[in-house]
Amino acid sequence: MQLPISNTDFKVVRETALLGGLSDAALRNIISDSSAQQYTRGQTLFTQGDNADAFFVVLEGWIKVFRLTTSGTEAVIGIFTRGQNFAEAAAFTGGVYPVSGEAVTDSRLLRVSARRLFERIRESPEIGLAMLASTSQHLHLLVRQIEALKAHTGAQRIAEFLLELAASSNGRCVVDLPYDRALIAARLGMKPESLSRAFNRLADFGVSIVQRQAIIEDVERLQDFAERERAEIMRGRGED
Amino acid sequence: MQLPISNTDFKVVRETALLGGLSDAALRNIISDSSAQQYTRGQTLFTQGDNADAFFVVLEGWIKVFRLTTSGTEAVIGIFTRGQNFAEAAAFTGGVYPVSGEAVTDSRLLRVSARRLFERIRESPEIGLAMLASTSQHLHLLVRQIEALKAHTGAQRIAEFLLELAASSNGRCVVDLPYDRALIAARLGMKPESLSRAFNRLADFGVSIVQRQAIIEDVERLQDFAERERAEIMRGRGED
DNA sequence: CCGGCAATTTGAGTTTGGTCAATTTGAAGC
DNA sequence: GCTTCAAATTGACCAAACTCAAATTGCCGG
Repeated sequence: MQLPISNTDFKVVRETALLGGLSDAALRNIISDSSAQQYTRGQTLFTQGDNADAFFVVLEGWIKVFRLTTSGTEAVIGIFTRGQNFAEAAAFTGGVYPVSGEAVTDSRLLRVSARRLFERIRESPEIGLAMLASTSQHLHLLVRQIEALKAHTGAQRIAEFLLELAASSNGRCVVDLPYDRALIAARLGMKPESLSRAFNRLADFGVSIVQRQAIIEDVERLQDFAERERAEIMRGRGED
Repeated sequence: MQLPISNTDFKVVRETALLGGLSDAALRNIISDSSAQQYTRGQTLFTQGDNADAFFVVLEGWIKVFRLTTSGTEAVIGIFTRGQNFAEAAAFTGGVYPVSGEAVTDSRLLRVSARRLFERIRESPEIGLAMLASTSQHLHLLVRQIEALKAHTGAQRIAEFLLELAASSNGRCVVDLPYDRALIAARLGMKPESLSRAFNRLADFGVSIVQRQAIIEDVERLQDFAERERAEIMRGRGED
């Protein structure tokens, strides 16, 4: 189902790393034959191995991108929401999508054919730079994820996740969990059971979870825990 | 210590994803004020947080890039060798290097100031495309690494590592370990002790390790093990 | 060949986190 | 309010992987 682009949508597009810095004329040309598409929860945007011919901007809702292993296991690579673009690197370099994309909630996305943007790169080097800036951001997020997987325990990774959602850098803070627990677990590289258990352990650091909210009593305290050396935690000194 | 660029070096530069597809004239202009630099084992190329002003091409040797966590732990993100470029994304988008770079062996690298390449992007869109292609490759490698960390056991990750080094896709194959065991372990997200132990377990899949070589008796058999579902391995059916 | 030292392996114990299954919770629909 | 069902939590058990330390191996230089 395709919907026209409203002014509200246009403003969201203006928030993206990829398209936000372009001139009005350039932007309107690039999205001139794009339109907002509705996806219901669970619907597939593209599948790993498909020809990569478009990238996406999230207007509303949540999208997960994941690798499907040979054995059929899903490894979540990233989760995107409103104001974020993704899949542009694969779309511009051609070939296939290295991941699959799926709507986690009912969503609305702008699907942008890469051909139009690709053609304009010849006349407008700023587009190449915008592409690189956006891809560089994604790269940085992946680097941070690898760091967390390699250097931190599951509970620490959850702490980092909550801290990123916290609006304040100190004091008490209430945070809304943006998507369901199974997906949070998958995003952080653990199973839902382990997520539940680690939530309980975070009580020792002033965190309580009530339905879709996390209450952090002392943001700095949680930050200290998140930044602790893993070895220190594993030899039983991780708790107050 | 700076050395001039030989014809041999020039050929190596021609192998890189970033510079390999450029015209001769463009390439010579870009590296006109670059020269090969010698780094001794353990020497730092750049430190996380430094201003990102150059990218690198490995002419000889091995380089690791890694994140330094707040607590001082090192998380290896990637390892590069001859014919590979790295750090270009950070260099072109400005800001700081998100990782540190260090020579793992005595090495020779071409250090390329990003300014020269940056200037030429205005006249030559192919440079923007080359940058994107190169960065996209790095993105893909990171995605694969996250997949392996989330969906596979340590022994499987080692199997994948060996299979990537194998020259043949079936039968018996002898593989040289390209760098020391501690670094292999760090690259694969485990400790050296665990690497040793997993090597022993891989004997059940026809792999033997002798000094700096791995002997794979049956590449396909090892491939089967690597691709198995993690849950299957963890419930004790991972062995023949 | 010998000695020194760094890298690696092995041993022992602990913790993290997975698998499997049962129970509980919460949301949605009637 | 009740029922249904999916999501989440909890329990029990097990193994992967970590920490720490000791033993072994291999490389390099004299």
